[in-house]
Amino acid sequence: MSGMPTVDDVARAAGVSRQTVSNVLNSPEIVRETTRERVLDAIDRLGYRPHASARRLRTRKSSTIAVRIDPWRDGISGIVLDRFLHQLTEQADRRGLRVMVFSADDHADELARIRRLREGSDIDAFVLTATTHDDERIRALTDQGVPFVAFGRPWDPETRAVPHRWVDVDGRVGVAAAVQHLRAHGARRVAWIGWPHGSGTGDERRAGWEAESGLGDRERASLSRHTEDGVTEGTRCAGELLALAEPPDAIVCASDSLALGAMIAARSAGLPALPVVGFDDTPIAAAVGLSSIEQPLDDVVAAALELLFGPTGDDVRPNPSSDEEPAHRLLAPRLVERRPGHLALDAIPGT
Amino acid sequence: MSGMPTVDDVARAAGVSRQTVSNVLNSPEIVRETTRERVLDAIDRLGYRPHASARRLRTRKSSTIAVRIDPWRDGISGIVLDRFLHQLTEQADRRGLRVMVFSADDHADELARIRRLREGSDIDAFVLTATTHDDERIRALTDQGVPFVAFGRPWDPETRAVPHRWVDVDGRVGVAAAVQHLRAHGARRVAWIGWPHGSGTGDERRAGWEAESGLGDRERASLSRHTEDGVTEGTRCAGELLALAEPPDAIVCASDSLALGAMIAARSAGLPALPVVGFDDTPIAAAVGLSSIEQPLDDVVAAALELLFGPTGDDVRPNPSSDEEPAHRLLAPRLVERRPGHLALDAIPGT
DNA sequence: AGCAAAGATTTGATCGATCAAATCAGCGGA
DNA sequence: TCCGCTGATTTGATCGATCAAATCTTTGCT
Repeated sequence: MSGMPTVDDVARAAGVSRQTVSNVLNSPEIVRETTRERVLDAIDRLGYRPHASARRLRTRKSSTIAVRIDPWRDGISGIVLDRFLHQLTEQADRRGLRVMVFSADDHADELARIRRLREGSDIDAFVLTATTHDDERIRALTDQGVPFVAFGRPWDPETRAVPHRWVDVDGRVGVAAAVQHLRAHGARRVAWIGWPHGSGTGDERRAGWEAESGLGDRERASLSRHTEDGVTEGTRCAGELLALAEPPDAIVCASDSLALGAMIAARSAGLPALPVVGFDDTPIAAAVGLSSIEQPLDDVVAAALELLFGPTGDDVRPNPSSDEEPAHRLLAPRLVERRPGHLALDAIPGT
Repeated sequence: MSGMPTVDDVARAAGVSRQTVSNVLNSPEIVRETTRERVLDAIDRLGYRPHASARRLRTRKSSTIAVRIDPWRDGISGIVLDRFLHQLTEQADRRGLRVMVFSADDHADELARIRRLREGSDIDAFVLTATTHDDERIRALTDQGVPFVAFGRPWDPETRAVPHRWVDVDGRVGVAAAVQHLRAHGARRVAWIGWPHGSGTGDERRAGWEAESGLGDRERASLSRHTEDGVTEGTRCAGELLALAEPPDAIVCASDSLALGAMIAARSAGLPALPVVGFDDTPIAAAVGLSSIEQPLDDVVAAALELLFGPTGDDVRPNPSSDEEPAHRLLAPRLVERRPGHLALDAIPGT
């Protein structure tokens, strides 16, 4: 007993057998009250902790989930994954799960690493993030029988045809709510600045604006812009919109980057009170007092873990088979309203 | 052989013994060339992967390092840790190490979790981030003999007295370089906006400004401001500075948040070309075209891993003992220069 | 009291790998 | 030709836990 104590040490100290010690830890209900106490006492007297690797070897499960850390992209939106990861570690911990992170260059690389981790029996399940159109990961993991849940819905019919678990945030509903809210407060011409067509997420968000804008085809065409993500781009598009003969009286954007840009443009155009709404509620939005649509990442993570492990516990459920109803969850985001002008710009001497 | 193949399966397929297979993987040099090839062939014909838990149980090492994910603080600067984590996963992977993440509420909680992970033999070493004054973690981990490396130097004499490994970025040198650069380009009155005294990091950065500002005591007092981190705060402080009778002709800040605020204030004051320098080179700085001081996180991580595991390999070295020279590394940051005015603000119609 | 069923505890085997020591093969020198 | 030596390979034991089945205890009922 030079190093850490083992079950045997505890057993000896408590005057029982290995297995009873094991039972106290894993199925306390089958051990007699008095015995259990005696064992528990010995456990913390000796400072015993089960050896994770030994347990995993026997039980063939690692109680560990892995998630990929995307290579850093220079958008503000990477913060969402960061918050997601943080939620994941917190909630996983509560279930007695561990979280491992890894990085990969692209989907193919990611799949290779997943196989390695999986084959070493290091990981029980994976969390995929940022699903794309024609996401080859879904099919590959399904074929290999690797349990996983995706954060992001399947965007194309082919992927949809592969039964799998996913959780996503309903961007359409979020944007629709924001537009409704703006219109209820008097806005009549709500503009849209979004991403180029073809990104599932972006198109969904735009659809929310389209549905609730209350505008005709022609007006919608004139009051919407599509561009790559970025502050500069937001400023440019908003500048164009505000220069129209009939300018918008509010702008909803597909991201906080765009919204920050739009906000800057509005100030420069002498319209500091123009309502601008972003997406993801990043720290920047909070810092400059920008309204934004917040993804309920706590609920997303809770749902993801529930789909993987059930309402409680740490036993992975196998991927849904083709004939069952695939399990998924679509969550509604929340509008975080902030006063435009909250930023003390106007208080600056000399303005 | 229902599930994954094991060493025995490979051995049988290659007509050798378990141990030889093991040797091919762990000490290839002692196996005869021809045998090795035969075994390697069998390995990938069967698709064999060593079972990580079994190996760990025997070797008593997990080849895994853990790092805490801080509870999300609403500053931009959390991004530094995010980038750090990303570098860590990439470089760890190259050494065959895995990275586990966990969250904790405070130092005490962190220590408790570290103990749990450590006792389960789940983790070989830890990476501490964001060291503070009187950081109790250093002593606790040292006393417990848990191998670790800190990202952040020891800030007080007491902690310095505990020999331990650390890596840090020399904020003083970074800021000094920025100030020098500004002065070389004609600035004569470089102001400072930093954090309240008492934070080690903040004081170091300020010291860099002090040393190179070329200003007298009185001027330094008038040209420096100290405040909590935040965009709004930066705007306020910069506004004050610019309203002085003798205003600064450049501003260096302790963070990008403050710098962004300062930049906004400068624009509002009609000085869009006023040089402003931030710290950490966050995506925001890139987005709005703000100069910033970048931490060489790749080097930081490389140094940290080297201190823990040596120039190569995955065998943890024990913490330095009291009589040896504690190993540490102080790295110089890099100034990322960007044109102020890069942001197309002035191109906005109606400005 | 007697006896079966349920409950509690123990024993032997096993998970998949590596370590330590034993065995075997090949080779040069006396 | 036989011995010793080095290098290559194999065998038996072990890491620390849980599983499955066996054994021992208690309970409940007639």
